[in-house]
Amino acid sequence: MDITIKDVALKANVSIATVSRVLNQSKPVSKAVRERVLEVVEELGFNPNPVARTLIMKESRLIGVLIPGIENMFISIFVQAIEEELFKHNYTTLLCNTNRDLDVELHYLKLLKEKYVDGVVLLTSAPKPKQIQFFENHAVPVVFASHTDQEGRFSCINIDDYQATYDATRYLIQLGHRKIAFFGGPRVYVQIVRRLAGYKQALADYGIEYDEKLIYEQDYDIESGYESGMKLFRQEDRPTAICCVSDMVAIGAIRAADDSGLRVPEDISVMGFDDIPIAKAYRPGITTVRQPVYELGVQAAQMLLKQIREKEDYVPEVKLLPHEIIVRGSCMTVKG
Amino acid sequence: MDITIKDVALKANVSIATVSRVLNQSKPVSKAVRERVLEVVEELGFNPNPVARTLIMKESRLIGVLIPGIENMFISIFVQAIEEELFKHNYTTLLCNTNRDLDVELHYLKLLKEKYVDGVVLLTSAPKPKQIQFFENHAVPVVFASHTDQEGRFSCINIDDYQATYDATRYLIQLGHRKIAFFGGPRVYVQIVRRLAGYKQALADYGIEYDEKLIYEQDYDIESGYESGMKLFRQEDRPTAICCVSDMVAIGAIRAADDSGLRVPEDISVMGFDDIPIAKAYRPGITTVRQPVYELGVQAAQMLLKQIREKEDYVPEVKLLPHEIIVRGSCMTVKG
DNA sequence: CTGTTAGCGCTTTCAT
DNA sequence: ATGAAAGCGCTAACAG
Repeated sequence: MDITIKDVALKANVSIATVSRVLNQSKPVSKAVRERVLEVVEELGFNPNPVARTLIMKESRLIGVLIPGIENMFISIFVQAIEEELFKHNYTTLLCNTNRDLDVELHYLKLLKEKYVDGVVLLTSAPKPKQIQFFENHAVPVVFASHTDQEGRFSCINIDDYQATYDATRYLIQLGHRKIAFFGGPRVYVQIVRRLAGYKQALADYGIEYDEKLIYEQDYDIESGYESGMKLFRQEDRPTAICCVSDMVAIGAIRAADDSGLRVPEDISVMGFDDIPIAKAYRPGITTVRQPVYELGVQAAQMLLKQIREKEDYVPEVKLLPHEIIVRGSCMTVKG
Repeated sequence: MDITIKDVALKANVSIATVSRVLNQSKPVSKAVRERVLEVVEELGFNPNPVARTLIMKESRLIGVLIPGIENMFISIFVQAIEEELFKHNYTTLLCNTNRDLDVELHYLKLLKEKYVDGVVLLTSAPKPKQIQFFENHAVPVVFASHTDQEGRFSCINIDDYQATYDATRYLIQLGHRKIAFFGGPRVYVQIVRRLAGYKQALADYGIEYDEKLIYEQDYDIESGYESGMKLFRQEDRPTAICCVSDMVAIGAIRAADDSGLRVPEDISVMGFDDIPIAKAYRPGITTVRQPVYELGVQAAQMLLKQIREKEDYVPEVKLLPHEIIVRGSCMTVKG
């Protein structure tokens, strides 16, 4: 593979150390020499071999991004945002799909460390003990996304899951709904736990009794929403509203309503979460809790970059971005 | 960073060369020694440093995946498929979003080469001259996706764009439609050119005149479909059907119809492309041309792996996977 | 300011 | 079958 630092040194009549110095500006070099070197570099089209560099410097300009899957547009956009932001700073994204498998996650973490990635963005449930241990042992910069670390050990980027779901539920209540189902993900996710807490609190604040039977624990995708919906609509005395954990789930639920002969929003209100592009295009438009998805990704990248820059001086930060209820057509006042 | 081959050699009382040999099985080692080394490796939890290895071997177990963006679910699923297939074979995915910018593309290609990636999957329009030159100069394994190379220089994985669009158009014609709009992407993409050719041929075969005014060139996303739709529906003497370049475009078009007081499919039939999950869940279900998206990704990965394995012996192959018209609710026979 | 030299952690001749 | 030693391409003391 072509042309090395040696070739440059030779042609410029200097030592390789000098070439290295002008390229990295690590030590002063006389103007004359610097210019000659730069010229030769240009002329030969020399590019330092990043792998050799990594071996010494223990840094790779690679960032690992661990995600649970890409079936949800939220994640696609999030990843795209990270990739674009990192690209600006000359970092490249190593995409690792863990499929929610802890072993795969750990495997990837180990692999990333060996490749000397400069940092990792983790989009998984809560940091599990093994992960925590990993990051404490190896001191690789990390930011957790869609998670809020209470103990201040790790940097996090997220919205306020609790408040967002509280707001969503309250919105439904203010529309007159008293019986509101919750289509959530598995409760092993702290995200779900916190959202559920927001939901419960809203109910409590408005004197509505919490009913465990209205809680459906599935996943974040269309299929889950559909299945939960079909199950729910078979029950008698069904709710007048559903609070969903994602827009995809909402879409599944709406479809299930359709297949059950129910109209949205006339017979049942459905509230989404995320506000991915499809939420706006859907008919009816999906009333939803907007997350600033792209911004979340950008900030995840920036926090990581900051962490890399500041090293030991860096103090973990938890950043909560604002959410917003976007009113469209999938929710309405409950019929008298 | 921890434990190296030296530590193992020391503890096992052998030379580092021997350790290397048992780990790579590159030369015979006596059973006794081998076992002892393996024991120490186990005991110390030694992992060869892949970066040092890359520096010598010029291979990284990294695969670059270049995509134009992730706003379309087709790409997300495609990328996920590649990632999962590569993971099985111990390769990791470097995700590069080019945003359709040729310079970014070239930049990434250069970067990937420097990182000694073992291969790259390219999901972009046609191979442009500079890319072709790149791959010819550097001999890095590559497979083009969603593109069919006529000249047999590069491996490709795709469906038959021409035939697929021909079939879609014919389906619409057989439903009685004579005036069919085409919502496509920019014609700089060979993919679009070939699809357009299929569309035209179908019209011709059924004695329908081709009308340039019915062709809309935008992008693959919802917004594009919506804009094209709004424009189209303002015209008088509007078509009775639309043939779209993606399901997202179809969704945008349906929404536009809705906003224009048109019903789908009663007033206008809309045909999608891809069959992403949302197509099934949408109301009405979107009649569409199914691409085996996931399978496309898996095969892209496999072709690349084969290419890496066989090196010079490898003969570029063009693989076309079958498509299928999925009939749902967004298209119907033309009225009266 | 500049050159010489010793590695980073590994693979691979070349001897033995 | 095994070890010593020479690099892969680069950075960073260490001398001058």
